[in-house]
Amino acid sequence: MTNIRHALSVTRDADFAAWYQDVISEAEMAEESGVRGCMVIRPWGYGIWERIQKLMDERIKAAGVENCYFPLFIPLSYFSKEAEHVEGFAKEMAVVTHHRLIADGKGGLVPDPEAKLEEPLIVRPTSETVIGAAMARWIQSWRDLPLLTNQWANVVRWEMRTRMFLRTSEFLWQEGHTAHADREDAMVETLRALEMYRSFSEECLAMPVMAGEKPENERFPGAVATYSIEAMMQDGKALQAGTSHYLGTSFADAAGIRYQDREGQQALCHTTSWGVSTRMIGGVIMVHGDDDGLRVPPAIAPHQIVILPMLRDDDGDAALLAYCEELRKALAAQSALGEPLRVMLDKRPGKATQKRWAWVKKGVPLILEIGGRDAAGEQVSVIRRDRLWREDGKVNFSAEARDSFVARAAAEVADIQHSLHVEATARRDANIHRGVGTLAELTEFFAEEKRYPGWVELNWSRPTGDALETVVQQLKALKLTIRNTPMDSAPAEGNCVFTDAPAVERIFVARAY
RNA sequence: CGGGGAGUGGCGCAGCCCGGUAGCGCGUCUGCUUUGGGAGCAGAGGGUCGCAGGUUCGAAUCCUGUCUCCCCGACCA
Repeated sequence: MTNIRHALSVTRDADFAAWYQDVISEAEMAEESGVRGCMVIRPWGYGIWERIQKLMDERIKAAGVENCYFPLFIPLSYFSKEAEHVEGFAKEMAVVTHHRLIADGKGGLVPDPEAKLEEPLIVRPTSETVIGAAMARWIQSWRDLPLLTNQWANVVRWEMRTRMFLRTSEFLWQEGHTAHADREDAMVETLRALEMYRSFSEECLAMPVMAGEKPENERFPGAVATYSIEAMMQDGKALQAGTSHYLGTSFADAAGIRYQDREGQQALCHTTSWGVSTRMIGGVIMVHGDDDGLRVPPAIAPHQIVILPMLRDDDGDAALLAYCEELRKALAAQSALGEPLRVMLDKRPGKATQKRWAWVKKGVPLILEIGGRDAAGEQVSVIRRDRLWREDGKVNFSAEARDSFVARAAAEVADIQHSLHVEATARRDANIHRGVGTLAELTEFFAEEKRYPGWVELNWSRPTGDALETVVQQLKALKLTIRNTPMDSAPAEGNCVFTDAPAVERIFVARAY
């Protein structure tokens, strides 16, 4: 439709990176803070995060995991106990070295040299070490296991290049940390968390993902095995949207997490950790957003329905508002997706048309514009965000009897959730390519610049060590990374694309955020 | 952290090369008209030009430093 006047000034097709930032800005989700790599999360963005928190927290608790809170600061000595862990994080750490400021004599303030800390504190980039120290105190006996904890927190990683929601210096997340008697029990928990993330992503975010194991070179520092869920963005790139790690006994060894088993012997615990972050919001934007802004899946929408009275600043307004308030109550009494409908009556002064475009950009699933004629005729005018435009390029209003709409509103909301998932899944599946058998074919496939053709699923022999490093470098030359080996990876037929040895499994290869 | 670009009313930009009263569009406010689908006309308000030094009679403009953002790279649970 060439005659559509979209709500955003940049289209996905013209400049995906600029479009992404425009959505965040125009939907008033977040903005710059003036602090390098850190963002201010505005009410609409934070409201979406609160929905994610609520739904994820229910699932975490349902698995018997209890919430705790651990300190923001971690003594450097805690952190240095696990060598690989240090290696992986040392380069991106914020460090606290002083506890007082003094005047510098030029009107400014500097750290007081007299107030230098005996031992520097790091601002947590993740909490394995400090939680491990607590676990060592809490666990004495096999009766104390498994120990299942989680915390909702902020963490800091001093990333070189940041992008709102996708990679910020400070971000919000949950981190689950568990300790188990043996490998088997820890692996069950690792995979339970992975499945929790997979189903959450599909059901709540309407975001299809591939759950699988990361290759050796992409493992969390110190982990024995790392699993991820990977989502495909509309530009064909992959986004790691959640991870779950089996940590073996190395963190337990470093922190002294031991228990006395049934035979009276001391044994090391097997630990896990798993997390999802505000990065998920970036994924939602790039999976569901369109040229008119965000489209929020109803399950995580702060408001699922917004009612916009067409106020005219005259005597008729009171009656119109009364009609809208009655409508709001009737809708809020319904339930969709297992919860009461979240309905907002936008009474702010201003033209309904202007407010409409603001809500379109925020991606509210259903917008009801109610004028005097609707009120008089017991009608509603409905805009469904995921079907915004008509064939003729006009906004797709549909008028309907009030009672009829109220009766089916919950089903409509659920249908939007379903529709977004179907649309995203179809796009993802259409952009996963199979049948690439050689490195030359892979090179050819990704030859085009800027917009990416999606992911390639290919056979490989699961090389390790130097052989894996060679593969990683070959892929790097094509700006590609191995995303994961899908959980349902059937034994692959044929040979490895890289080593020509017999293939043992399949992997996804893609450009990634 | 390397290369490139940028920071000027709420937002988007021009002005800078070649120093001399800080401008435009959108939005905001007021009034009138209009208004069932992103209104029109008229008027008004709003800016220590990212920050700190320097050069100069005079700096948005020239010089130095610094902070922040964007793009490419390196890095990246």
